[in-house]
Amino acid sequence: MQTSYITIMRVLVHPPIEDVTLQAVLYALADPVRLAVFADLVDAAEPKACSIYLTVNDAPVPKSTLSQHFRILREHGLIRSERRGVEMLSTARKDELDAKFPGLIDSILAAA
Amino acid sequence: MQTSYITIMRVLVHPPIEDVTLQAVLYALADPVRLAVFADLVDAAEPKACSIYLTVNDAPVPKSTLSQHFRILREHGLIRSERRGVEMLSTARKDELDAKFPGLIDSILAAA
DNA sequence: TCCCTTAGTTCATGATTCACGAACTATTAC
DNA sequence: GTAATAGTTCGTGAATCATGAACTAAGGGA
Repeated sequence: MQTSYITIMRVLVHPPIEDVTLQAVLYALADPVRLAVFADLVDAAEPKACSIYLTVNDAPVPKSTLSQHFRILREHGLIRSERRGVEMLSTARKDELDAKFPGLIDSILAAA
Repeated sequence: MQTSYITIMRVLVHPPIEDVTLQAVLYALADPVRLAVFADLVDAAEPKACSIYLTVNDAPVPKSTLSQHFRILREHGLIRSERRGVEMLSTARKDELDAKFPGLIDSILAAA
């Protein structure tokens, strides 16, 4: 049943890099699914749709859960997402993160 | 009132470094109190008692909360604790962590 | 136009985790 | 023995998390 109040898909929130904190980065990447997604996006040459991560490490990830993981990554400053047609294409904000936290992302990805 | 079953303060759990995962490190340090404590222990020349962290970043930390934070740090492999008299003295496992995750701890501490 | 399909989001809720006061254990000193 | 200090465990209310169901958003026909 349709609810009586207005529901709108919110516009995407992308914090400016100066608002991204170390705590936020560590929190966002402390989850294995989010780390796997972020690592893959860093390696990717092109923006990727999130639906390709419906299985991660051979385990299925429910799409509502995956959507929440992408929101966490986005709103904590790790990725940038943009709607392209029916898809949401995301990229890692690697350059910005590297400038703000030298060596951090690389050492995390090396350890992963 | 005293409970009828036996309550014992458990012996301290210290995972071997090969069982320490990147996820565990990121999770443990994603909390600002734990990060501040760990950073201070890394800098410390000598083992420190946890009671000195009852205020962190000018904010009071309840001692039961602080005790839980130390347990998390210990059981995730970030610190080593030992009872010395009435105190618990803790040290950061920096060398072991550096060997297993090159550059990780330094880049986190540099960003903090 | 309307309907269908695909992609992703939001909502509701049950489960899990978290914070912290109270009560406790552990050790030392007297 | 008692008292004091340091830290742990327990209980519980609060906050967060995971996920299915229902939804929005856009594109592609007929």
